[in-house]
Amino acid sequence: MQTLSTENYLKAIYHASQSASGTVATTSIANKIGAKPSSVTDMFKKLSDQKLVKYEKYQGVSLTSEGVKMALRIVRKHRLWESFLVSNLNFNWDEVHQVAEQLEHIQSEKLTNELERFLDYPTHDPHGDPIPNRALFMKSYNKILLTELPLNKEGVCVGVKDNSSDFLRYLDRRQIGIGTPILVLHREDFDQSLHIQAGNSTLMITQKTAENIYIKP
Amino acid sequence: MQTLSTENYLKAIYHASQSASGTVATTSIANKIGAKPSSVTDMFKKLSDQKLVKYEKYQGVSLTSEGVKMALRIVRKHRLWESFLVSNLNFNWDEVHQVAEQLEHIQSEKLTNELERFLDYPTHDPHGDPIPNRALFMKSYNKILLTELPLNKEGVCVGVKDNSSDFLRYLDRRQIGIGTPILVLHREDFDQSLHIQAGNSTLMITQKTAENIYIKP
DNA sequence: AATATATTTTAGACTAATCTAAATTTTATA
DNA sequence: TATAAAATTTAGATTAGTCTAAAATATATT
Repeated sequence: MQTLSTENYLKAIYHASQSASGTVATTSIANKIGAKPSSVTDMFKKLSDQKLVKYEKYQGVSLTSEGVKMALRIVRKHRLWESFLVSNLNFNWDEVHQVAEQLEHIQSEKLTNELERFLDYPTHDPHGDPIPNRALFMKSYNKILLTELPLNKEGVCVGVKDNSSDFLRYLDRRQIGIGTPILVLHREDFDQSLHIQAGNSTLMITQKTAENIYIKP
Repeated sequence: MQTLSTENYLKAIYHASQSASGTVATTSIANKIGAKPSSVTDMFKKLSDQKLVKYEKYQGVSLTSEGVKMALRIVRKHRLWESFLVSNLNFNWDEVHQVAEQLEHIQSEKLTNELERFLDYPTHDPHGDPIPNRALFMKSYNKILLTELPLNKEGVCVGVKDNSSDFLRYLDRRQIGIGTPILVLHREDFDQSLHIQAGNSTLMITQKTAENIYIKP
């Protein structure tokens, strides 16, 4: 049985190893968790004792297969709860994260599995991230960043990289969301900004915005 | 902002002061919480510093009005979640308590209020206990124990005193639940056991059972 | 390659919540 | 009412998770 704190570390390590490959550095976890590097070192040792991570002094950590399982169980709950909040409790996609951070720690297999059934076995959460199924397996479509979508090739927004409230509300105002059809009309060489058609409207977005939107071509 | 532990103490004190009137004793809380009396004393001091209880050495505690509010907020969440688990997630009424004990600590007013709306503003949980509304007000019907129901007077089961899994499953097997019409056919003087009609079937129940069933006459 | 900088770890301390054992106070009983 | 028993509190220790400051190691730069 894990504590709240160890669960948060496992999840942070999992997410960190998704983006960067190889081992995960002490400081990167410290930043994610909001703790000092010395505290992180302590926790790495604890997780290592429990065989949830592979840890070598000064070399960072990587999750063992048991650690990955544990992390995926938390990710599964997090994403199921986010889906529930949006589908049934009138939450907007920018409001769910903080609450799901709490709900993901509730321990009850029956609860998780029944929630999944209640939601009719969703495969993706409100941000387009894949939801691990009961066997902890998840399938993500092959997606690209909007910056990589060729000119005049039709694509659909299937996710976002930045989950911050600011970014999500910005997309709301531009009427861009999961499922919105997107076409790149023009790419400005000067600053890499894009003229796009999103749904019915045409608009301009910066490179920074484009590299936080996932597209299925 | 309270910790998990202080929330559990507040709830325990609230429930204890419901049954017994006057102040609540250290040992009674120790038993409920599953902690040593010395730990309870420490916590009483902390809660007293926060003005959530009135505490005098060797004299037990009572909740302040702020303490009552805090306790009711937790009770509200607990009972809403129990309702959700039974109504939507296929939980039986004997399975909900343990999970609700975790869910009651989730902090999000929006979540609580939206859950209440989703459930269509339920007034009672699956065990017949009243659910405080958003203003923390709850109305319980005037109910009596089954032991007090006069012979041949029609009543309805509206709640249970003992919430243990064992008792609830026993009632399931006897097909007694919230809403079941009950009639006392005979009261045995020897051991106070009752012959009752519950729904369509007649059956015998012990005094101990009868004094854990609430009836609206 | 030597040195400076950044990262990571160690050592020792702190807080919240708990415990045990001993001391104190209250309550019950003879 | 004096004494025994029960309840409660105090004192001091423990554990998990955190911190700061100093030491050790790795990485980058000249």
